Amino acid sequence: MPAYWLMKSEPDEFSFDDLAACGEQGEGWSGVRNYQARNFMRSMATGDQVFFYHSSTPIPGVIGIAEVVREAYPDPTQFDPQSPYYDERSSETSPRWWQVDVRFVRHLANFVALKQLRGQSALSEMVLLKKGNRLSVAPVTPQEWRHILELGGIHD
DNA sequence: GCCAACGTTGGC
DNA sequence: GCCAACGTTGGC
Repeated sequence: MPAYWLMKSEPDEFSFDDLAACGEQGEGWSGVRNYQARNFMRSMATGDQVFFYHSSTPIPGVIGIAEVVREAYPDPTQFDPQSPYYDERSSETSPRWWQVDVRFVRHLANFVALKQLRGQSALSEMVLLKKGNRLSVAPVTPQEWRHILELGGIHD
């Protein structure tokens, strides 16, 4: 059984449509520089399901579903001095940062805004909604997943 | 642009 | 190991 996650991206940087344009092979989720988020990515398995969340945008919220297609491997941007994500403390033999590959699965029928999520008592314990949460990669429980699917107009 | 909340760094 | 200073995230 797959696990469920939520991953944030600023649409100005990398939007859900950008992911859709990457096709079947998906895209590496590079640039995560937070240990807790990194650890969550390292625990992901192929086939895990992901809510794609748009952050730092006029109406933040969940826009669609993605899927893990490659399990954690070293984030190449940490070795690239030209990259904004370069980390001089990392080395090829001892990488500090990891990424997974994810691919587009489908849009939600309805965008589910953060404001709407906050109004749901069923989601009161969601990691995303916890006070001061800044995690760009967070776990979602199966119950939370189903609830948000309903809000998103997906009835499998 | 503001700022609360949080993670990280580094001096001690 | 403590904790002040600093940087970042991200909603508003």
